[in-house]
Order: sequence, then structure tokens, then C-alpha cells
Amino acid sequence: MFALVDCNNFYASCECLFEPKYIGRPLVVLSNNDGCVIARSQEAKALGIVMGTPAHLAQDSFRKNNVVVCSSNYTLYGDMSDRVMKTMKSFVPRMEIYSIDEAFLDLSELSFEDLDKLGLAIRETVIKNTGIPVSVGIASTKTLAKMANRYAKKKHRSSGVFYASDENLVDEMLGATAVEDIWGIGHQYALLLRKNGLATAKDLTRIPGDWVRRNMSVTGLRLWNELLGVPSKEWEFEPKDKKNICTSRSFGKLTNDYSIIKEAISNHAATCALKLRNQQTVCRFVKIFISTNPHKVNMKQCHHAIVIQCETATNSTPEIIAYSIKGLDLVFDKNNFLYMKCGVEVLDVIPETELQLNMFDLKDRNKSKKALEVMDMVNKEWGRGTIRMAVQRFDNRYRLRADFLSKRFTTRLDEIIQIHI
DNA sequence: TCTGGGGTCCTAGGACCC
DNA sequence: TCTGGGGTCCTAGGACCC
Repeated sequence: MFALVDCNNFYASCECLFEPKYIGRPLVVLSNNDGCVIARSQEAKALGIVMGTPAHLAQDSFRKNNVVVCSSNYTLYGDMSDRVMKTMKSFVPRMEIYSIDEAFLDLSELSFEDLDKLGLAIRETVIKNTGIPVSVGIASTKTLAKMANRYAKKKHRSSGVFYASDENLVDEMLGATAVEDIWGIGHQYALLLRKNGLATAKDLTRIPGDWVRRNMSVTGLRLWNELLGVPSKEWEFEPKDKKNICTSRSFGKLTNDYSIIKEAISNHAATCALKLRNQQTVCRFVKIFISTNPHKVNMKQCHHAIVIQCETATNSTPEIIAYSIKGLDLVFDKNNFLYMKCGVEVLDVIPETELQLNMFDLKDRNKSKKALEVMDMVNKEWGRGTIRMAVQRFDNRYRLRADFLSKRFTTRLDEIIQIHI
């Protein structure tokens, strides 16, 4: 048995926790750069505000409806997520964290008779410990548990728990779930299924598996099996090492200023290098890309990318920065484009231990490794960027907009919540 | 002024080898 | 008339997720 526990309107719930005056009001959280809506409170959903709405197009409607607008505060959400996960983990021997706001719990070895009650207990404890409301779906496969969770939110709002305990309940749920609401069915597959007269998850379970295999590849077939109650998605209790790591951001505004772009690229490269070191891996290739704003249809467009092979696989900040700048210099074109976004991606990531040394490599890698270890230690203790490469600068001139940022209530002493008595 | 950022997996098809 | 065939590796692109 699988339980999928999912925080309700997670980012919006986090914002309300520390500003009780927001409770009951429509609230939206915006993406990086205050670009578009990525989370909504229940009240905002009720107003019909859609995911992905560009903030600048919705400003009038926000004002008219007295909507609270927040920039995204990942420090706060990340810390709240840790707290929620810790509480959930206390109920089961094993748990798979699936995303910042949801986790699969392994119920297979529990002697708990009444899983409905377990679901309620999880919900109550999480809200008591963290203040975050969650919903619980319980079923025989991951895909069905996801669906049960969604069904709990829709049809069992007051309890917030749905346990698809027998065939009839599974059937009822499958019949009530539209194909586009199945986990793993996106826009394209939904269109295909609709075109073939399939409207609900139940319809999908009734067609032959080889049709599914032919039209939706092996991932589709796995999904089909899961709907039929045959577990086909494996547990991943330990997060796998990333195979590629990408860091990218939009600039605050369009630019063709080489020094600003170089600074941004250097910072993205440094972030990638740090992520590599955190999972004890190295990369063999570094890719940089730089692109214009595709929404500006009247401006000249480009999406330039270049992959550079490392002499020796590496996770060193200065080396990855150097490769990235080399790449940038090859594609940057000051005269023809105004750029909106750039990024660095490290490819072909392998464990540090598998590193093959290049016989022509003359660098003293042990020495630079020690220096990086010290740098990481200091940065962990004193905050990111305390020690950095000169090219990363200190003033962050490509800084993103975040005009409505809440405090980091739970991780910074100087931003802790204050109560006036 | 203003439209996110990060990932994964799978497949088709080209390049290349003998 | 007839223009090999089988295999691997790599990449681009499409699908999906939160």
C-alpha cells in the first residue's frame, strides 16, 4: 500500500502561517522575477485565477479583488518542507520524498488495521506540528495513491483523506477522474485519448495494453498497469544523483551588457559546481546557453547554446566558471540581440570516485580540492557567497525582481517573527 | 516595465564501425 | 535486375512532472 501525502496550496499556506491577517483572503505566490502565478490559496482558486497567469496581466484583477501577492521565498518553503517531512516520516519505516510538498509513504509493513484512521492521524499531527494542512491518498499503486489524494481534496474535503480500500471505491474514483487529471498524462496524451473517445481513467483501463504501448510508449504502459492496480513505479527511498544539473535565471531586464551576463553566467556556474560537490560527483561537459525573450515577437530571436568538454571531469568552481565564460565568449553577440535569460548546465555527471585522470593534466587537483572544501565550509556557516570568485562580484547587478518577499521567519534570527503584547 | 526554473525518461534517426 | 547488414553510440526533441 502506498500513501501519498501532499500539502494543500503549499507556498500559499506557508505565507499565511506567519501573517495570520492573510488567512481567508485570496493570495498568490509569484515565480522568480515576480513573473507568473505559481501557487494560489483556496480563495484565489475560487476567484478563477489560473496557474501560470503572468503577473503583469493580472494586476488590475489582483487590485480589484484585494488579492495578497507574494514573491516566492524558497528559504522559507524549503525549511517548512523539512519540518513537514520529518513529521510524516515518524509514521512509517520508509518514505520517498517526491517533491518539496509531497511524499509517498510505504505502508506495506504496517500492522495498522484501519488505514483511514492512519491517514487522519497523519493529517492531524502535521497540522499540529507545522500548521500546514495536508491531504492523504491511500491505494495499491503510486498512480492510484496520487489519484486518491486528488479525490480526497475534491470529494472528501472535510476529512482530507481518501483510502481506495476496495474494488468499488477504486472504480468510483477511476470513473470520476478525467484523463487529463491522471498523473503522467499531460496535454498531448490527453488530446490523443480524448480523440479516441476516452474521457475518464476508467475508460483508459478498458482499452488493450498493446494500444497503449504503441501510442504512448513504455511510460504509458506502466501508467496503464498502475491504474489496474499493478505497481510499476519503483520506490526511490534515496534520492538519485542528478545526471544533469542546470542553473538558469532570467535577467531583471533585457540586456546586451557583456559584463552583467558574464557575472550571471559565473554565478550559475558556481552554483552548478557546488551542487556537483554536494552529491560528490564531477561532470565531463559544461553547456552554457543564452536566449532572447520569445514573447517579444518583434525583436530578433535566438537561443544559443554551446557544449564544452572538460579536459578532466571536474566539480571545481573556478574551472567550471572558466569553461562557462569560454562558452559565453563563443556565442555572445552584443550587436544583434538583447538577452533575457542565460544558464549553465553540467552534463555527463559521474561519481567523483570514477574520475579518470587525464595524463596531460598538470594541475594540482588535491590542492584546489582542499581550497574548495574550505570555501564550502565557510559558505555553509556564514551564508552563500561569503567566499566567491572575483568574477562573481558582490553587487548582483542582474538581480531579479522580488518586490513582495516575506521574511525568512524560520531560518534567520534577525527575521524571526515578532509579537507585540 | 512585466510571461519561472528545475528536472526525468523515452524514442527516432544519424553517424560511424566492421 | 541487382547497390549489405548488423551493431553501437550519440543527440535532438518530445513527452511528462512539480
